[in-house]
Amino acid sequence: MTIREIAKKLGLSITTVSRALDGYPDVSQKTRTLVEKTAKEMGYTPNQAARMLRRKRSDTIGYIIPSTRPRFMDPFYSEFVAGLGDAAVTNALDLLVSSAPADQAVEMQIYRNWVQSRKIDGIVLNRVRIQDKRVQYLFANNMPFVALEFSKDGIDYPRVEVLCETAYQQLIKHIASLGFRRIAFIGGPEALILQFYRFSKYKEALITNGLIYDPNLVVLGDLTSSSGFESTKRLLSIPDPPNAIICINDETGFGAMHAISEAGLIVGKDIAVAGFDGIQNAAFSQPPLTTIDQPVYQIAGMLVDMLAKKIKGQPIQQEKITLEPNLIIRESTTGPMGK
Amino acid sequence: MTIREIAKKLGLSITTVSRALDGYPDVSQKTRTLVEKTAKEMGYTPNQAARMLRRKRSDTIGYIIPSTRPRFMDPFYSEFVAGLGDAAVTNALDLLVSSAPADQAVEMQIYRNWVQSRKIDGIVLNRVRIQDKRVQYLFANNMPFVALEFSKDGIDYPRVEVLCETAYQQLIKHIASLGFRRIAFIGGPEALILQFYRFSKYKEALITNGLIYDPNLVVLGDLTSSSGFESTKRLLSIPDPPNAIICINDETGFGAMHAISEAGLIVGKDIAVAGFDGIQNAAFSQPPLTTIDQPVYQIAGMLVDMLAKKIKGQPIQQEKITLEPNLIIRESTTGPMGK
DNA sequence: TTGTAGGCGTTATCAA
DNA sequence: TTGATAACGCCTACAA
Repeated sequence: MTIREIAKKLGLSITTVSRALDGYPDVSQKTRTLVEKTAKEMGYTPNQAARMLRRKRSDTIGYIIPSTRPRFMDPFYSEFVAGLGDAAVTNALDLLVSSAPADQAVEMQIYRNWVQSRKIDGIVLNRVRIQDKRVQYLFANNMPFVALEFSKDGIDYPRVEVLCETAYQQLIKHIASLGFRRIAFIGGPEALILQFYRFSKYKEALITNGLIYDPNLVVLGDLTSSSGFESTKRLLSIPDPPNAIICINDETGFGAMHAISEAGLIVGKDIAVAGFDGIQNAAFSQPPLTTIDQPVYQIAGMLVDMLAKKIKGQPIQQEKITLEPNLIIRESTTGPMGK
Repeated sequence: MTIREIAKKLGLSITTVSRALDGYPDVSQKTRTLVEKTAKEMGYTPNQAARMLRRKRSDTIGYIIPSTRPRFMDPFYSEFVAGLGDAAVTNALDLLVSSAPADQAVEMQIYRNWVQSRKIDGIVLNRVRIQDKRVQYLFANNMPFVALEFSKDGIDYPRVEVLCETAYQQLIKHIASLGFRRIAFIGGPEALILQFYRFSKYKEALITNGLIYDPNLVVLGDLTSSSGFESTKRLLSIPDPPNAIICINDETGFGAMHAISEAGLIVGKDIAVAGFDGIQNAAFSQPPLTTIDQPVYQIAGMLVDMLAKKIKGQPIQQEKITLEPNLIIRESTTGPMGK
């Protein structure tokens, strides 16, 4: 089924057929409707490869999921990917997905391959790193991209930033009001902007609320629940352990709660725990997890919308969208007196 | 960066360069290493569009996630997609992902577009329907595909089938041994093979275990936790409500547990609940959910491996892989005496 | 062992 | 308003 067959059947030139189908103005109405009808009847769909080759674009965007363990995946990503996928459809884009361990050679390999082979027109990033090779590479190679976080590499791009200052102030105030004053922080890899940013806001919020920042109460994990588990065990074993733990994301929070229960303590009463993300299971965990909720699905949509504009060279209303996430208090921060 | 530039730089013809890079035997060793070295230096990557056009394949496979609610997504899919993605990489394939509401026009639209535009070489399906237009269409159009379930359309394809006979026998035996004898079933849409199959095995297992099959204890939902919630409320409101509920998947099970708690009953003691899938949060829910665990990540990998072979026209050792899933007993089926 | 040339299906330029 | 024709970058008979 090619344009040529339609042309032959109608006794037209392929040029005319092509133009009729692409909606060019210089085609008579009669010809256009005829061509459109025939194309539909014959079940014609333009060959993607030929289009890509000729138009020099693929109408496809890419996203690489940072893979961690073989089997499980942070639900953050399912929500994020769902958001990307749906927004891609509405922007008439396809979504190419791959997965690779963060910050490793394979990962750059995939980016490079996608970019150089012109498989994609743009890329969505998240978990941006402080010195992010991907950002540098994409920028240097002129490949449109957007990201969920800002960068410290002095490179500008359309992005969504989820603030956490207010939320952390509220959270720490809330936790302190319950009487918990040794508030620990389980973060992620130091290379992540996310870690840099949330950690600094955690420290600020401690001070603002008249608490003391104790470096012994900070452990860095890798954003998985098992790392939350391990980190918490470590925190519980120090001489003067914390009575509250703020986790950089919900997954870490699940692991933390697990470790606390296993130590025979009661989450919420003996030790408060909070997460970040607002993934669905945070509401159904044992106990339900206090978290800072960010609209992951919508964020993904915003990113794709911006990326689509960027690709088409259209102006983007807001190059930098900032969002205020929502503190959701649940039973993991009940307080010693319980509800 | 094209093959032509390399050729010009080395004073060779593009043919030779092409053949050297593609590992054809009829190139002198000297030329080959020279070309390879230069290509690497110049950062050459073959243009995907040109390749696709010429080779008439895209080295890309597709998967469409059935979208339900706007925001949340069954973790089954994150695990499945992660498995697809990783296996795609190892098979040197790209993975194109989209999402569409199951069994609706948009969905077929995407399949048709992908197939006819030759964007993909193969497709992975799951949640196969009893009269599945996708299966019929793909088969009719000669597009390689694999699926997680069998089909009743008389069409054969490489697939993975997760048996449930033994698991359901064990599960119902276990539940009955706790004294629960009115065992309900919350299923999915009637059109799904999954529903047809699991439901029939549920019925068989009831009989085998000397229990009575009561149609009033069967409700069909849509595999989401909210449908599990609603279905359970309905079951609890009938004159002679069940004291155990077997859910077609874990998500439904979460909703069921939620509804039971909300009704002031204790999950596990008053009413037993079981799911199917073995998704991660089933272990961390309140209470942890008894489930039939299937290796979703590995299944996805097997499907991609089969699909890759099918695409290349290579023989597939086993056109039909059957797996025996694993019953995992947790506190949601503690029993009235419970610990 | 290397080169010439044609074509994959579209789109874009130019002329009619 | 329409048509002939030349690319896009790669692969592959076929010829040298």
